[in-house]
Amino acid sequence: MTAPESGGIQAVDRAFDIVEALNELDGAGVSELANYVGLPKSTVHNHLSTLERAEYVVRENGSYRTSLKFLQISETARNQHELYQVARSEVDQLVEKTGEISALMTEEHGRSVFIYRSRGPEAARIDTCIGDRVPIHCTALGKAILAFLPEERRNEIIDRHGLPEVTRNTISDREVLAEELETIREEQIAYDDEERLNGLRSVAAPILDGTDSVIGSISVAGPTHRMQGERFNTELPETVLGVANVIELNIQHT
Amino acid sequence: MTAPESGGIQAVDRAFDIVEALNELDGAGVSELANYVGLPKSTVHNHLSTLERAEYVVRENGSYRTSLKFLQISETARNQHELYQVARSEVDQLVEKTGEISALMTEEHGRSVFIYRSRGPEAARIDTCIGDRVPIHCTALGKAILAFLPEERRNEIIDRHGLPEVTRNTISDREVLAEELETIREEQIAYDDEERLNGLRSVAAPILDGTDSVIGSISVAGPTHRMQGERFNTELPETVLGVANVIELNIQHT
DNA sequence: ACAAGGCGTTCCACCATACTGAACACTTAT
DNA sequence: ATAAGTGTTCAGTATGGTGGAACGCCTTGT
Repeated sequence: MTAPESGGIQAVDRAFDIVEALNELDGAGVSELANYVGLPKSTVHNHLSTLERAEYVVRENGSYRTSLKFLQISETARNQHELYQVARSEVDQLVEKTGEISALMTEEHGRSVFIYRSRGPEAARIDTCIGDRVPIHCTALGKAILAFLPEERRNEIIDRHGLPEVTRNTISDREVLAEELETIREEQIAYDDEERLNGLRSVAAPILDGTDSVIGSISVAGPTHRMQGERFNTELPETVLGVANVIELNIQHT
Repeated sequence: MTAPESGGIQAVDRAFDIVEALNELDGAGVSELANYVGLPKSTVHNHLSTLERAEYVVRENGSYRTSLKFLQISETARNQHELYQVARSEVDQLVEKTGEISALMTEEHGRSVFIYRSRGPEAARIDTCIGDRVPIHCTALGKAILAFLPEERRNEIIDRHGLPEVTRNTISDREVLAEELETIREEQIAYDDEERLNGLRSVAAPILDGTDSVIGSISVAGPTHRMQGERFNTELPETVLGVANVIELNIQHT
């Protein structure tokens, strides 16, 4: 549904629109798709044939689906992030230490992207999945990144995406956010108090590379009733910060 | 590098060629890419701009990379496979029971695709990754699938991809393969005796749906010295077969 | 059984548009 | 300073993507 924004190569834009539509519809036939993306059947058919020949799409019993070739692409794309390679096992350890959810995040095109996630058997079951893209201002992970981005880039992102109110606690005021980012820079720790999901609190720390620019962030998240007092304000922040530092060290001599 | 096969929409084929090239080069600049795919700089630039606008490509410090949007696509694509949803936890359990590597495979465009993989702390460290596509005749997982495909489709696949000799043990004779597939059908178990990787043996079972058509396979793999005698010929096959049956049952009432 | 509507597919003519090559800034190396 | 590399822009041309209509097939309803 990113249709209206044009300006590039039409055929390519349309191809990706079709891929996305296929995913949103959980697989579909030509007519259904054509109707969904608002293009003539023949055009859609032409695209599907091309995508199938290139093995990015599979047809099974009369219905088209996106293929697992995307899995291949995404795995190599993910492995190109040094952050993923280094921090993955640290996230797992964080889960063992805390029993909660831990996640790794990076920023792309002004939005937060979950690059890896792990959770203990007793941890909360939240909806977020790897690869999901969420507004950057409403998570601890996002704010940790935002705080350490160069100012111009930070403004650019906020201008482009705004500060939509996701829950009642979401910070949607620019001034308030600026202040909070200031404290995050001081403490190297960001909090999320049900700002994206009701009932979910989290603690995150930024991860900086050798040149002091943010390349991502790491967090621990859990249900509000377990995230309180000493644990929420002192213990978890210290643990997360420690792990973040370990990751930073590992990254610098690689 | 799938360039020569044409016949579809040129712009789309080229866009995906560029995406694949970006992955193979671990990120690249316009000129390097143009040279690699054999197209004029301006054309490549045009494609990259389009892909970046659509957020499938990211540029950072003068170099282009494939973005994690592919992660988003592939995650939903993978979740559309009922096999993945159901069998994932069974693979994990198989790892706990055996301490070896366990994997889940499906077939796409005549090749084997690893859909999920897990391994114990003491298990062999092999190169195969999720999303990888390998010839279908040289793994236990692939043969388990191949054996239960309709005959016409089986021939079609062999005609298209041949039977390349990957290791000294790979079955590259059509007759021999046909016989082995016959026994696989009888026993519901397939073996791989260093047919894809030297030193690696594995045992796999097909997974059939309600209508008796294969939708994938599941395996246990380990270093040859640990995969021998009773364990290799009786214990592991029984375990794998048991798990496969559990998965089949779970799939049928979903 | 036959019609009616659904589907995916094929065809072809037209004109939008993707491609190209050259010229343009710009940074980095010599 | 010069040169060689980079990414970017531009405009003309012919390529080839587009989309309407027609086709054949299978399913549905009566």
